[in-house]
Amino acid sequence: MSDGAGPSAAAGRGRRPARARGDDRELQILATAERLLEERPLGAISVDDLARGAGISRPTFYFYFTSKDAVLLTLLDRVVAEADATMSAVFDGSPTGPREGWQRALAAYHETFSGHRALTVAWAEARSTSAEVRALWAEVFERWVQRCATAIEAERARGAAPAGPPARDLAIALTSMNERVIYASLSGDGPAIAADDVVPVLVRVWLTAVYGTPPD
Amino acid sequence: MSDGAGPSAAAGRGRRPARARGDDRELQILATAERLLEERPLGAISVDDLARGAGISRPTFYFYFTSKDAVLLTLLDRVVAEADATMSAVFDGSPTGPREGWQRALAAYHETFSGHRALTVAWAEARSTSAEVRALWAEVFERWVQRCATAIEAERARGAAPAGPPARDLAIALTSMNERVIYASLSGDGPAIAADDVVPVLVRVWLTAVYGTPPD
DNA sequence: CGAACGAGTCAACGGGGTGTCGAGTTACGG
DNA sequence: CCGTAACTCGACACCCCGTTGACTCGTTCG
Repeated sequence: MSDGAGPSAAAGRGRRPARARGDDRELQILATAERLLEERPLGAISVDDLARGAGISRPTFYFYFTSKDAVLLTLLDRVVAEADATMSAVFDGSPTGPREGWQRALAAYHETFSGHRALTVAWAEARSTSAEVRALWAEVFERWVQRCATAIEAERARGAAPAGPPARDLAIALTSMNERVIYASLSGDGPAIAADDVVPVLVRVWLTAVYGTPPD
Repeated sequence: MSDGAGPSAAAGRGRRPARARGDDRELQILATAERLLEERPLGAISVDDLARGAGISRPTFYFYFTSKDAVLLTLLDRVVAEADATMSAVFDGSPTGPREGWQRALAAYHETFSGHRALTVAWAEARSTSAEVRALWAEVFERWVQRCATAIEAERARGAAPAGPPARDLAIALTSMNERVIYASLSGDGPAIAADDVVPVLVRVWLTAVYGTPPD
């Protein structure tokens, strides 16, 4: 389904069949979106803003993307790919002990999204209005849940973790916590954990939830 | 600040100074909003829909509320008041053991929002677009966090819970989990925990996070 | 009783956003 | 040098928002 690897390799999101010199334009639109998102929320950015930012008129924008959401979706594809890559690297890395594995995974998760603050906040906003954004996130979320559930089951089978609720349910709850906590710390509204304390706190909750006893 | 007790006691949200026979209209608008939210998302409901549903024209709507968000805010005030009341009742109730206390609090929290599914989902959507909704939620969230943090500190002081991250940070993380998990189970998109399993799973995570060892 | 006042009502307007259509304008391969 | 496909935009139709100004009541009070 998703193969968003190279810059504009995610064909199908835009409208144009294939190659042309106007790839520049496409990139300019994406860059403009990223730039504008740094200064105002998604809802305050119009298609016209994106078009003018890229030096084209509004109708021309529609030649490259079907809507404002499509632009965001393309941007998100990149971050998702990055997050998946980082996560895979972590899961494959040498497990110097199971507990440290969780720590590294959470830190990677946190770092990926912190590195794209504006985009993360925009994505959350768009989730309310775009079914496609919802679907993309559901897909990503599901992948993480499955990975975590598998890991939890492995720890239980190995005797390292006690029995408890279905591993999948636990994974959903904990991943949900990650999502909300990190979003809050990035968005700035409402009570949030200080950026530097996010990972330690999350690690603590994950470890106790999975293994029972608090870490040494 | 907030005193939303009776039906339209939350004065200040609407525009009209005070009483008049047109209180009917105001209630009709609120009822229409609640009804329409059962069938479509907030974003798909226009001011005109609300006005027509209440038997008035669009301009007249503005005589009663300053915006669509104001209607939602009034609706939310009720639920918040209900949630606070339920929560207070739980915290004051006879503590048949600390662990059962948490269980009851989480069940109450869950029940309150499940009882207003459409509204809960709409509120989450509005949070992206309305600063007032964000502020209201931040206020409510903060209240819960403080209660929980206090309870955690009490358990630690009593020697029943081990040391760990700052109680406030722990409370934020766990309350965030509640919010996201319950929202997911109500909204229907993305992976979610089955409605009946939500409370048990949350209880488990809370207990291990606070006390370390899993429950008997 | 009949002015006067305030609650309640809405047609009409101005402004901003969206998405589309059709008529251009390049630019390059034959 | 010509056709075809990439690319561009003026103009249109539509939807929604929030406001204005005038109009209709009912009540109250001189």
